[in-house]
Amino acid sequence: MSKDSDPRQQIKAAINRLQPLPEAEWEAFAAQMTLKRYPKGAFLVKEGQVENHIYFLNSGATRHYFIRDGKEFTVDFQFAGDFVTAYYSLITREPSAVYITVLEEAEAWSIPFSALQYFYDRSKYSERIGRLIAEGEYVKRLRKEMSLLSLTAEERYTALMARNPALVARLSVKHLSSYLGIQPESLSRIRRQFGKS
Amino acid sequence: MSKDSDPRQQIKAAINRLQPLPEAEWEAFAAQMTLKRYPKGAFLVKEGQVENHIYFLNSGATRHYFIRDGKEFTVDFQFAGDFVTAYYSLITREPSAVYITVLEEAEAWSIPFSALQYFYDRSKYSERIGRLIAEGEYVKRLRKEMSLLSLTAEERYTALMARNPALVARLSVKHLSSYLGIQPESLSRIRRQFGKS
DNA sequence: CGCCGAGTTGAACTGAATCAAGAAACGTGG
DNA sequence: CCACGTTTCTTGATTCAGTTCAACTCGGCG
Repeated sequence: MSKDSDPRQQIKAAINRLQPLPEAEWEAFAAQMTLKRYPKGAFLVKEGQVENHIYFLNSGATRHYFIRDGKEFTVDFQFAGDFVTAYYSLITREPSAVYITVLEEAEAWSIPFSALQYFYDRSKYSERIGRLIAEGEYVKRLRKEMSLLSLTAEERYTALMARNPALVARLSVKHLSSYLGIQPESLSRIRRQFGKS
Repeated sequence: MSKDSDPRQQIKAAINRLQPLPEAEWEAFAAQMTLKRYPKGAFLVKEGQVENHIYFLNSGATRHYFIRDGKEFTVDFQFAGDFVTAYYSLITREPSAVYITVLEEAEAWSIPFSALQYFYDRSKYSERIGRLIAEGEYVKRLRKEMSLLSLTAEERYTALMARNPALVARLSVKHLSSYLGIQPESLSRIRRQFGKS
């Protein structure tokens, strides 16, 4: 197997970007990972389950959402190179309020929570990686909160377009609108104004 | 000085609740803290500044807010026993988008970012404390995001009343409404319905 | 006292939701 | 590979939650 096609290469690079790991530690960690395939429509977590894994996406896409009064609200999307987990549940050990579902067939490393705890307890580097991931997640949530607090529907859409046009291009109106806190009809109207780019 | 009136007691307890520190490490950390007083109306950070401190409130209250189009939007409030910092700026080292202002005269420990880095690099325990704080901040942001995404103004108010009535009682209509993403007039009307409790 | 910011109330307005219906895209099985 | 059913997207008409604008009250503080 050539080095380039090693499926571990991608997650190793992602981790080293946060905090380089000594080779032995990386190997010990890698031994705990399992490579899995999830078809479109599969669930990584469902509401009510306690999250016991963290995933790393080699390919594909996933969506975090929750249901209130029968309606879906999307929290976030993940793509190749992202870590994926019902973070709230993983941290608090409470049942998850969110579903994680596969939007595009995904290849992902699955790492059990118990392995995470094991490395947190033994490795300063792991602890730092955990901190950096948590900080990154915080930043994403704060950005979105500020957007929801202070912007109109149209402004939220145009801000997302400016920040991440690839995201907008890749997702359906339905999913995008539920992420922005807008009804699909309204998003459709907003897009019309801009020559739907 | 009796043990109870030692102003370090409160922050020590808060830290030990997250992760007990060996005594020597605690003392080294405590040596980096400075006790300060901030009058009502003072700013801990202003928009545009890079955050270089983390604070711990012994008493008083602070408010995080940002300004968009001349209007204030409140992100969160902190009270005695809370850590306070422009976390986004502290993490990213970018200029802060938020102001932190003192709502009620505050006594706070001020800890420089450089000390934080120093301990992060040397102590596994510090790294864990940092992780746990980041995780806690994430949880708060996610909760608020979900509330803004899926609830009406009235529902957001009643949910906050249910979760944290003390908060609602302590704050002005003006600040509370800017936290909930509602105009003060609308919050006033909402409260009237419930016999303003 | 008298001002001034905060809170309340009313009336009119509006951004976005809802309801409804048709068009386009999708995927599944024959 | 096409036909059919299902879901998604768009568009229009209507409604409504919440904003905006404006006036008045209240309580604290100089």
